[in-house]
Amino acid sequence: MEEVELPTVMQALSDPCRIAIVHELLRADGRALACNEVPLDISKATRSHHFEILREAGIVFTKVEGTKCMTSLRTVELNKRFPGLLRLLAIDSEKDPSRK
Amino acid sequence: MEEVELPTVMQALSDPCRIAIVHELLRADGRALACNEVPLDISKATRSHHFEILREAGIVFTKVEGTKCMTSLRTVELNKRFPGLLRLLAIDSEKDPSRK
DNA sequence: AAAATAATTCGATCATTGTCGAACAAGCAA
DNA sequence: TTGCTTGTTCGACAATGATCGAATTATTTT
Repeated sequence: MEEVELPTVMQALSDPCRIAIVHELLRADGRALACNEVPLDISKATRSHHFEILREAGIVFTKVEGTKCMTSLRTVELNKRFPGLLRLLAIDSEKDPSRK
Repeated sequence: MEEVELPTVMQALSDPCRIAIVHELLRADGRALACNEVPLDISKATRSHHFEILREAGIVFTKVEGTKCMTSLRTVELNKRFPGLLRLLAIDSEKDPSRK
């Protein structure tokens, strides 16, 4: 499953909304989040789209629980396939002026 | 000059051609390369475009020497602003099946 | 059964991006 | 000066991508 290419991952992380999602997941520290737990000023449809992109890039995985879609970071796989990437995102997260 | 945002850098690195350029610069190990020293199956115009994107993202810088444009990686600045990014690209470079 | 919740799917629209050929500019070589 | 090399700039075009509202599915709650 982890034959995702670097351009795909970079592409997935080139959108501010998706970066924000990843930042939120980093802050959640392993805990899975439902889609609408991530504060974003976009419609449901667009939100769903962004999560799909992240899923296809192997950055997150999603487990359906009832009516919710619990999403978390694929930390282990990412660290193996792209070592340093999560740390890079975490550093950026600390600088993110929109975080609470 | 280094107030480049992460999405910009990610966007710049989301194209296979541009990844190839960076790989070539990594292989050059600090030595600056002219645009057409990087083997790519694209036109001059497109090539020029890709170098511009990399420049605007703060990933490379270019020094005009005669008729040539010598380009090299902004190693120091990148390591400071996005630590781990170059290593990530270097790891990917080793896996690149198109490298000689 | 009916309503509310959570998310996906479907078209549609509009902006961005990668690509090219042709024209142009600037330096170097004959 | 005349050309050659190296890049950039300029439309143009096709493909991709972000966005939305509305309709749909599936699950839980009332």
